Amino acid sequence: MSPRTPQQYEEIREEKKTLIMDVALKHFATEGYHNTTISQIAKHAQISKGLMYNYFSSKEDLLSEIINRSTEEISRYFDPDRDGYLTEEEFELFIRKLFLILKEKLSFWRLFYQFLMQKDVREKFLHSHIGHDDSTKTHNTGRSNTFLILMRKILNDYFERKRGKMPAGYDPVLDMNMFLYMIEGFGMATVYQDEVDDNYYNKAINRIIELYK
Amino acid sequence: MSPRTPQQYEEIREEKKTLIMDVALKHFATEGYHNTTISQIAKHAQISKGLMYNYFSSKEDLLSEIINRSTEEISRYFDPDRDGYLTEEEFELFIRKLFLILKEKLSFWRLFYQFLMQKDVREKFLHSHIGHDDSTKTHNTGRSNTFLILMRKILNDYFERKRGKMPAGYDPVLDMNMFLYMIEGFGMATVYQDEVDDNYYNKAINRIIELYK
Amino acid sequence: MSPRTPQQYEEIREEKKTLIMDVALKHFATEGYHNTTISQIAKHAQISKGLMYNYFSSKEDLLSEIINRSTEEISRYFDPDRDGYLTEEEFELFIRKLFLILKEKLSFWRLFYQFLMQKDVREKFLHSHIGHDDSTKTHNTGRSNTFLILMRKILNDYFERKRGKMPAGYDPVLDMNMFLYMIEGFGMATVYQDEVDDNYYNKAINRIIELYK
Amino acid sequence: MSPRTPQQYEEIREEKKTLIMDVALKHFATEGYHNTTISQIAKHAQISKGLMYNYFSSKEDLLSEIINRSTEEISRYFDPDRDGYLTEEEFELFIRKLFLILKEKLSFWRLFYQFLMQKDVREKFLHSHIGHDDSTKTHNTGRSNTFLILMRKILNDYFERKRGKMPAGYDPVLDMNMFLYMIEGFGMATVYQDEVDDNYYNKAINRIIELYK
DNA sequence: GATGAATGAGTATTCATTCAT
DNA sequence: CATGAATGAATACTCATTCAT
Repeated sequence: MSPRTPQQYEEIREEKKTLIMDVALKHFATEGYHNTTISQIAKHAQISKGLMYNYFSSKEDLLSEIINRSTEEISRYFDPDRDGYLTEEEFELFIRKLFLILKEKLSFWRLFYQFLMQKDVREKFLHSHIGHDDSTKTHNTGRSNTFLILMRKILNDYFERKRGKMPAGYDPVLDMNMFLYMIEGFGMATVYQDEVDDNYYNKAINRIIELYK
Repeated sequence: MSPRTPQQYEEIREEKKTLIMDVALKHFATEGYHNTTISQIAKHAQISKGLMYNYFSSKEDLLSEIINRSTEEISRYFDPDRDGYLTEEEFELFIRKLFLILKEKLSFWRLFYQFLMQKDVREKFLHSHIGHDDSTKTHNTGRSNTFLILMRKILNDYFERKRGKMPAGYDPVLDMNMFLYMIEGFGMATVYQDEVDDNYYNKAINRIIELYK
Repeated sequence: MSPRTPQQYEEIREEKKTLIMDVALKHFATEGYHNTTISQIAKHAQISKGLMYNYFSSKEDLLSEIINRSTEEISRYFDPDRDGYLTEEEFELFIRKLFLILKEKLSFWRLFYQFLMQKDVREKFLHSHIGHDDSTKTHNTGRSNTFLILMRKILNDYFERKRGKMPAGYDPVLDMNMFLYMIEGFGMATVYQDEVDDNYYNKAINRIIELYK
Repeated sequence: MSPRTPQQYEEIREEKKTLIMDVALKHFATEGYHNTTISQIAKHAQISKGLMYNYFSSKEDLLSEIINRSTEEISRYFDPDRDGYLTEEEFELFIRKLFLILKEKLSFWRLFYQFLMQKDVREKFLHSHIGHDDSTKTHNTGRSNTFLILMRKILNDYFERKRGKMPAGYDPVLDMNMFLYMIEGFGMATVYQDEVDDNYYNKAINRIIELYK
């Protein structure tokens, strides 16, 4: 009889929002952003079309929020202690987790690859902020950084540090890029297969570590 | 003004068709398939919308024909003498040409990567026939073969033959896949950059040859 | 904390209702009826949308009540003693008050002029009853009378009485209409100006009195 | 068999455009802009909804074009020789034509009064240009002028010139404004009546001329 | 009484496709 | 062959209204 408490409302909102984003991501990833209609999302989330707009101001806003949430989650994998420094152990750990990360966020990565090629949407990804605004302990320079740029920066440092152990003429930037090509190719292959063979991919992972750790 | 011969007509037809496909591909690649309208294509090809439908039965048909034509062209680069056998020289040549191929068919590759992630459209690519239907000289086994499958088959043979020169424990399939990951990653990176640095990419090419020839 | 008496409840109800109507009128007048949403009104009145429907059965009902309340208030200015008779002094007083009335009820008049041109809504204005339904002391003839019709009737009498003082050929109906045109034009001008110059409008008022008293 | 000539197409376009604008104006005027749907307009113009957008980029654009067309037409009545100078004869002629103008463009004037009260739309009216860009014979100062502003300027001159014939203390600006109030009131009354009595309005017209010529 | 999540009918707009000329 | 006016189904989005709590 008495109205719901603000906490109850907040809970409902959070749950529904997550539900919508999950359903939408799945559709965006498999059918493509433009091929997915709000009606489809609403139907599969078992809500009305109108409700969508109670939580997201537009289809594009929905996409933005999905991207932001996902990049945030993923950046946590990559630099867990958020110090912007990658040790050899963290590097290996990251590669080993890679397959898991890809499988777990399969839909997101499909979306990611899809959009990488489309100029307008690519911007959204590259400018999705990571890190919390209230964070006071990061090594961030203060200006807003982004997922991909941060990742590249950290790797740059990592490969630069490898130089000492390598023969003269070692080109850290080239090596990093070869590594990134392989990672991206591996990611793409993993992500666009309908079924994945864990055993095989572990062999590939080991090989990547062998080559680039 | 003598009336045109049937051959001339056919030629004009073919030219117009090519023009439309070129314009369409450019738009599909830069703005995306769904963001490109038939009106845009018609306007930029300087023909009427109606005429478009004289050459292609639908927008999707237009896309299909573009994909078919492009995969055909590309498969010629890869296996120029169409004997399904890749020598070491051909392998190196292909890698060296890769960058060129990517730059030359930039629009196509952007489209390719865009669609790779979308289930329904991926089918189109994977099942796009190579060779002409009236061709009696291809190595096709009778069942329809495809660009990507053929490429994989030929590479498979190639890496298998490398086994002799490699230490025991060499895994040709793994090696081929690592190579493919790198190629795909390299391709993606090349294709989605707005501006490309020839010098840099040549270094990368050399490194790939060094690693996988 | 003794429980509130029924009278207190009624008072609170009445206050809320007035608050909602005030907020709504302001929005209707400035943004237009159709551009104003129930959500906006609720937010600015600091109540929930649901509560709105506790006081008014629909958006249209809200509008109706606003119109009724306003015309009632305004008719009180025009015929303060409600005897349906306009003396020369009352006439001048009304004109002199006119500017004040317009400024005070600016929002209402803007709404009024907005709707005057729309057939369906005009009906609402023309048929908005004046006087309370339970009133037994009005001069109403039994059939429902309205603001504008009453005003016209009273003015009719007034101008008719002027005939004695005027030269032969004086046409009271024409004179009344000319007066009404001027009043309506003056009202419109006053109401749709963003800023009003009191001095100027007083000169205009004096001129109107000079011409039509 | 052969396609239509460009002229034929142009003709079709002009006819349809006019048809749509006429139907739309009628609806906007009687039901209001926001109450009129594109579907209604399409249905009454006996065309598909889609075709509307072949001629007008949006509902708002349709409105804009209607306003521009109408103000252009009307400004021709007011200053027929486009010299920005109003003689006594032209003044009387304009007043005499006023009733005709109002009746002929009834729908437009209803729209005009409706929007005068709505801030956002009022802008559209006030900024609708008059005069042709290619005109080299007008007294226009070169910068774009507008219907209402021009009208006021011309009247200002006219009433200023009257000063000579009037007793000392004559206030031309006040007189002009009183005139405008009356005109606007007269216009409004004429326009919002469902049926108009020609005889009566002629009497009113004569009176206005008597008072303000 | 009071809340705001939820609904769904309605609205402007887009665009592949058709077809009379 | 060629044209572009015309169609209509589909789509994103809005908002008055309802209702469980």
